[in-house]
Amino acid sequence: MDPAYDPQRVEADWYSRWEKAGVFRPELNAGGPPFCIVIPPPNVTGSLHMGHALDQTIQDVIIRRKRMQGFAALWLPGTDHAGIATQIVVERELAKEGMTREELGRERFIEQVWLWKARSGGAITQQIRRMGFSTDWTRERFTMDEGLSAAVRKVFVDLYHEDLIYRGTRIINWCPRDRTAISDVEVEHEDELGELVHIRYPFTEGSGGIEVATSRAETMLGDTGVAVHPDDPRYRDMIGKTVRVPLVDREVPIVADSAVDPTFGTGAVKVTPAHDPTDFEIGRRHGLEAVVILDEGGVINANGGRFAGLDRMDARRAVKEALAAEGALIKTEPHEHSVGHCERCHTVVEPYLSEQWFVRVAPLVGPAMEAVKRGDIRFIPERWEKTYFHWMENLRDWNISRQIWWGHRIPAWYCDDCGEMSVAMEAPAACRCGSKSLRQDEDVLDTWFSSGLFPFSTLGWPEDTADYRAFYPNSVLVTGYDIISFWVARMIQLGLHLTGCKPFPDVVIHGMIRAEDGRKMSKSLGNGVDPLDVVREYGADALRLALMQAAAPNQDVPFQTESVDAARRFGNKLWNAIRFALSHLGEGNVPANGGYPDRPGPEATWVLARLRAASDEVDALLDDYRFSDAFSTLYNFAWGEVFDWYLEMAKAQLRAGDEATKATLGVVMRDLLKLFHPAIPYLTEELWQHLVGDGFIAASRWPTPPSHDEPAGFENFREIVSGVRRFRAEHGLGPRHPLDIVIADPAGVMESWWAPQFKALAGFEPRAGAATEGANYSQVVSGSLQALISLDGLVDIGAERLRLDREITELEALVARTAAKLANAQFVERAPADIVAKERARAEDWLATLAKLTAQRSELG
RNA sequence: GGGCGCUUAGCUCAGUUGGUUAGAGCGCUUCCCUUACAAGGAAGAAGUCGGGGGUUCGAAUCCCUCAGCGCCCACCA
Repeated sequence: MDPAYDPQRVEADWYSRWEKAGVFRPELNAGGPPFCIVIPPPNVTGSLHMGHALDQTIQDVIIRRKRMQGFAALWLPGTDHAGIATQIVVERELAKEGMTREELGRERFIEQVWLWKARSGGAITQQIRRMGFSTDWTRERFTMDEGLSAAVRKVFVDLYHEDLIYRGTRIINWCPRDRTAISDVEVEHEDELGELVHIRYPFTEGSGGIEVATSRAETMLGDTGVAVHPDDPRYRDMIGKTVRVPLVDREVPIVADSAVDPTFGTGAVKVTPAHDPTDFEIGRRHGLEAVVILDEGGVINANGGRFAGLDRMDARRAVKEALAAEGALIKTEPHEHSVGHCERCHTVVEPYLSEQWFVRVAPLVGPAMEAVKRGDIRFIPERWEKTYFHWMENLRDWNISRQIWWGHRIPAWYCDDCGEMSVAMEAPAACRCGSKSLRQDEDVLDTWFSSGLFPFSTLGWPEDTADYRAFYPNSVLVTGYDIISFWVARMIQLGLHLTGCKPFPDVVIHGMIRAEDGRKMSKSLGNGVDPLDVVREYGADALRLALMQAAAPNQDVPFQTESVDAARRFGNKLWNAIRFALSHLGEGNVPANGGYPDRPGPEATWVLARLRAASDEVDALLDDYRFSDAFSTLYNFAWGEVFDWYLEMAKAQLRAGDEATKATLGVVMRDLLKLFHPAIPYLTEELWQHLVGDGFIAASRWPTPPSHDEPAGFENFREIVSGVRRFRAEHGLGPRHPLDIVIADPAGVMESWWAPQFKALAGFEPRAGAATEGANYSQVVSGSLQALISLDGLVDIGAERLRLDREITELEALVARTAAKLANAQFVERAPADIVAKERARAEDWLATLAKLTAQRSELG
């Protein structure tokens, strides 16, 4: 083995070997209880970003551990066709060749998208492989696969016949750039400083008029009414009168509607039913006409009269100028308001009256909320349930039709002759009227419609397949909080309704990876870090371990390259620890399982006890999805206890060829590799091959070390070693400077095993005995033990006095604190007995130490 | 306008039902190239846990309040 760890070499070919051996298939543990995670499908044309890296590392840690625990573990990979996003990408590619999709036509454009997918769709799956994620590629799915598409059509048809899907003309969110409707959750609201424009609408009869205020002046071109609150005394007399809309010269009524807030603006609102949701409702209540003034690209249409042809933003300026020229513009004032933007392209969206398909959500919401309230489905951390409930409670019908070409085309056909609509799985041969002139609906479904079926459509549903029976419901869903509303809530709604069963019991929500500056990683800000770049520099294992240690349960975490570097250094440390073990054990001499020594010596007992404690803790933490705590615990155990203490203690015995120590070293290192394997699969696999050389660690059994009590006196030993090292450091004595030290162990807590270890770890050979009265010595006290370091000819007595004084002062403060606590009758009375007992024991301990130190201090003069 | 969250060492963050002297990584200081590892080892400095008030024998932890920051939701034009 090389003396240094080289991630690129280690990570070169394990993945294909695992894959070839079928390690990632649930059949590996046929007969074991099923365990399943479906991947949140990334955009098929996208590439892996840091968020994926975190999300998927969590899933891989879960699935690899379950696999090692004997579950028939399935992590099902897949990709999403990502309707609008993908279409935009392909349109951009076409634009480079000077083409538009319209020129190409629907059929040929879709061909182009499939070609694009074939070319670039492999990128993301290659990246998933490079990260070492153990997905079962034999079960890979794509949301536009034949099977998944059939499921989509079936769901659409069934929901339509249950009246849960309907077609209707509503105000929806329209993106003029993408020229499609989008759903409520695809709109991002941002506060912007705009202006409130006050306009005067003159009465058609008599003098005077009414003043209205708007932030979108151009919409007045579509005004068909003015509304006031019915109880507003300012306007009560005007209700029923008519006013003339300037510029378009339309006569419209003043109506009374309680949706109007009398305290806002002038208390009178212009009503544009075709371009505002509230206005649409008001218009419907009062029979006002809806005049659409925008075309699909956000340009004023013929209804806008002389403003036709102007983009909406240009029209806003032009309308204001024209109003001012007519004397109808009263004033403009700055106005902060919230503006909706398209989540995909960030264009300002328009409320737009249009005929679309909707899912009626009311009947789905109840059961979906109940399942979480009952605890059938739980969010981890729990606080996300509030977000979920809040969103569910305010849910409006879901607009599922998109005016794009890439996606699942809506399975509805219209008869050219009689106008009848047929909704069916496949194109009907003829209309009921006998006509064969049928046209399929032009629209496609929202991408999230198919993603919403992912937990079961990927397993073969609606067919009753073996996979569906075994792996549905899934075992856990892992995702970021950003798509709770897009995806999680919809899977729960649709899953419950369609399969009659919750899609998963646990929803693990993690934070977002942010850029080093704390902001969102984004291409436009240029602060993004490509995980593959990090992998090339530090290795996938280092990135994975860093993400696992950093990922607090519910907090966003700034990505820091240094943490990856630290993880890589840990890899090097582990590499060398194994190299050390191999130098004594030779290659392939450690059993894959068991092999724990029957009658371990004290050092072995200690390390085995600690191993068991660490593995118990890691198990508990991983069961609770507390990855950061789990791997920090493991990291500290490995480095702080095994490498820093145990390996040092084992050296002397290994040199003496002690077989029991070899066995212990072997199993401890082996179990350490196993415990780390879910986080750093490549490195642990490589090292496993050297240490064990049997099968794959990826297919090995999760460790269950035997339990032992920690040997008495070990902590005392550790304290004395550290104390002597501190003594050396404080007095500028090198590690090998000879010291004359007597260990006084009146209670005999340390037996005799420690003697050679003091030599190994603290560089001195202790003499047993008692403190010599009157001698010049420094002491390290631990419990009833004392290490008495002779000062003869060694150090400056003055420095030692200062050192002692400092220690005594510190100790006195502690003693005073506990004494005060114990003197408090309330504390002794009310605190639990074990807490009080602990406090007493501590106080005694400190007092004894203090007595020894003060005695020594007085001897030093 | 509602809701949620954050504020702990120079930096980035842990700290689970209140209970040892509040932890880690990085950075910093001193010493050590000891035959697994200098990508390392040993020792150390460093925090009035955002401010104020309260509950309690006891508060970083629970409650109230103020300040600063961030996120989500929302049809006040």
